[in-house]
Amino acid sequence: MTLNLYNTLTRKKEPFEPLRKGKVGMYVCGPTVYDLAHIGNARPIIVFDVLYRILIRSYGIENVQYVRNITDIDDKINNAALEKGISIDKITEPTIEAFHQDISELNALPPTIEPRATDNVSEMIQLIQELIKRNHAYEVNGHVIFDVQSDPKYGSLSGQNLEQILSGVRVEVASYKRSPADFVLWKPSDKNLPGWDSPWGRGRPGWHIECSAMSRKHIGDCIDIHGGGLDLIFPHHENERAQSECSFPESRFVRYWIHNGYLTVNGEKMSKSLGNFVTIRDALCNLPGEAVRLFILGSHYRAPIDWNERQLDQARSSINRLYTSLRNVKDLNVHESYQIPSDIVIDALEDDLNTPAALTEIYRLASLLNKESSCDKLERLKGALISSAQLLGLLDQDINSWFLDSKETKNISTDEIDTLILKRNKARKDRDFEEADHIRGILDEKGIILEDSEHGTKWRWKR
RNA sequence: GGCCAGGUGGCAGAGUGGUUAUGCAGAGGACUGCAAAUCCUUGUAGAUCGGUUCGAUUCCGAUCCUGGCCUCCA
Repeated sequence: MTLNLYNTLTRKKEPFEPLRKGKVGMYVCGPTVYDLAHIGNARPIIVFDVLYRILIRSYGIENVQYVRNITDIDDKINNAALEKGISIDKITEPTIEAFHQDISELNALPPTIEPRATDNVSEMIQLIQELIKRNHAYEVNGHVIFDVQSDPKYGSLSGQNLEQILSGVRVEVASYKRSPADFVLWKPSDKNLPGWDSPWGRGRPGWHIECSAMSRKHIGDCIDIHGGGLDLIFPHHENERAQSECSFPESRFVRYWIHNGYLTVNGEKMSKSLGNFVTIRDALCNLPGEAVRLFILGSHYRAPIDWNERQLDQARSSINRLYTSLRNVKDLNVHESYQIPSDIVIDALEDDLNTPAALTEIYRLASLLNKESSCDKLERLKGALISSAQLLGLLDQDINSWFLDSKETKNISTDEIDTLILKRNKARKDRDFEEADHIRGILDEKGIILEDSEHGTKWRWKR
């Protein structure tokens, strides 16, 4: 089977074919770095990481250009900097660093390139000049505005025509705009705000232009896959499409538009005013990164998904189950020829990233692994399980560290644990089960689970 | 008002015109001094009303309901 993807532009699942045979260019909208990333930001990171992994598998990592930008010019950043009386890089640098830390715990592969808006202002200016030259933009009072009426295709991505968009306008419209739907490409900066010299005076770019400029610079005039959250369809991606295609009408801007669904928290939209804003960092305090990942991948990427305790407990139990089945074969070496993912997992993922169906097969492999006794079959199953899970970015950790490392400050050392286990086993030998159970109780309170077997007693942390 | 998604068992969540999804939780059993883990058994769901069909959770229509977008947003 070949990769099929649901294209927002056509509202249909389509077989994926890149423009240039054997080469793929994918652009995903990355974070605006004014604050810690939240779990809603984590969803596209994880979803497009899985897409990246299956593209790498088919095309080779050297043939997939995965661009994920960092937007480090933005009025939210400016406001935060003004409020604290510091320069914007004092806001953006630590935020970028935190973002990288957070998503590495989610086991997301680094993109091929991660361009920053601040490094691409001249490209944006060039693009704006091109739009003015082609009569798609006009200058007023130091602003440069995109003229939506000059673009007959405006609205085609979000499935609306200009009339429908205008009927929905509910924000006060700046008087210098020709049409209420016109949007800003460039705006002037006063001396308190960061600014760049331009043909229109010192100023800064509008919201959408950075993605048009950076995708063109790093992929080209036509990008194969453009991804992001559902809420970016309008206006962000609609405007990007308009800018890119109007400045270079010889090419379609994007072949496949892919959008992930929303994430709610306890059934409600996440927002600062509701106080239900969950950062990735908060989430990782009491949940392993892979449990977050499993939670996200447990639903189809286009379906809505709700963040709540019960769901997270389920994800935690499920990931533990998978690691547990690997623990039983942790010393078994898998020959390279067995390190191949299951066809069922590949087919599921290639069918518009059906991660729940892929997980079903992964659970089945784990279950077979638990039951199997023949060494050769165990080796095949272990190879298939790990290779399949790695397409989803799961089961990537060392088995011992999964069960024996703890993020929390340990209130007991491994030596103490071993001593207690020795003591308990002596008690068991003497059939002093009261003492044995007492010791089990002590360790249980410290968050340690003991497992007796004919090969001795093993311990692990509750996770 | 316009546009777009959905409504599946206790929870989460897929595929599918006719046979067990799967995971978590629950119940019973095996194993164990007790546990844990694992294995076995178990649940008979598809918003409502029509239609098509030998047969519909799956196709079609209507109704009801929920969520999202309509220039802050992943």
